Amino acid sequence: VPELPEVETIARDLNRHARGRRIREVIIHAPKLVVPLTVNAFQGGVRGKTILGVKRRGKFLLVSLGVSARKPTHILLWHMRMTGHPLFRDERKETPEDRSAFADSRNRHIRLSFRFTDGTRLDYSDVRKFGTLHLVDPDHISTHRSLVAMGPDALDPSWTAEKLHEALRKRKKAIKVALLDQTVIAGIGKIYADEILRTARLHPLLPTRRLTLADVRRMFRAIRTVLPRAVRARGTSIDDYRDLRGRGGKYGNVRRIYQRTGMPCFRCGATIARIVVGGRGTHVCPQCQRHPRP
DNA sequence: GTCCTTTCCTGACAGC
DNA sequence: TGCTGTCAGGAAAGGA
Repeated sequence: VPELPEVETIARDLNRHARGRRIREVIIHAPKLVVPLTVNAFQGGVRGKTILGVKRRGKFLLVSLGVSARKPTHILLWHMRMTGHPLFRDERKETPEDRSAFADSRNRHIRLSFRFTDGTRLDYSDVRKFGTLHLVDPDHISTHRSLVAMGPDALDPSWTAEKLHEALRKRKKAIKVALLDQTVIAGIGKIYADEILRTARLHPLLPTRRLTLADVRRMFRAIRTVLPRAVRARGTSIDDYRDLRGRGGKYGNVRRIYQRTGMPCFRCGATIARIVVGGRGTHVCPQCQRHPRP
């Protein structure tokens, strides 16, 4: 699941490997990925364009496309949802290790492929085909439906614990549901929500309005600890996520609670439980994450 | 406006 | 063995 650390890793790697390359053609095997555009309209929009640069907002990739290096003509607004990840391939330079990584089952569901003029390509693997690729006019990108309601990025330097406290005070939802709500905070998904709440010692079912400013400050610090650490580890690959070369990130090796059901808590030794919060599987230490009192 | 439910899709897995 | 049914979930859409 590409969350902030995974999308950040992809954006950085794309700037290194794909920036400056010109798209000769895009091959689309799953037409629904580019809805509302038709396959022809999408192909016409990207054909001949050069990748000028890649940014991240929340879990979205923003790929600037243009004919000259100056002003983009289109922004490719790309969301990978559950199982999507791009793979950069240069078959002339691939080692046997590279080829074995690309042969991994997680990397073999190619739904779309950007072919560059120099013979390299960017494949997009997405088992469940939930991903979306929208072509947006650069002048309208900030008012695009997917971005206009988006809350502050979880790593936005101007965002503070006090602002988060204010946003949470008026809501009634469980804190884990709020962490996953991209209009409250952008970039967090199920893996890092569980890791953050464990680090902050908060129970996922706590209603947000019951959090004190001290609770929110602790959670804010956890966000600013866990996410950068996961960026440095190049993400988590317990599920489908792989990097541009088809390889896994290392945060799964140092995670504290996600997918550790039945195993002992690293802090208190109690058995990690799995509960359901807002319809999503959730990992919690019943002893050291404070349980909401009725 | 917030909150809740449904939809999309495939692979993994349980049960018979 | 081979079939059938269930489950997982990010975000958007539609309804309360």
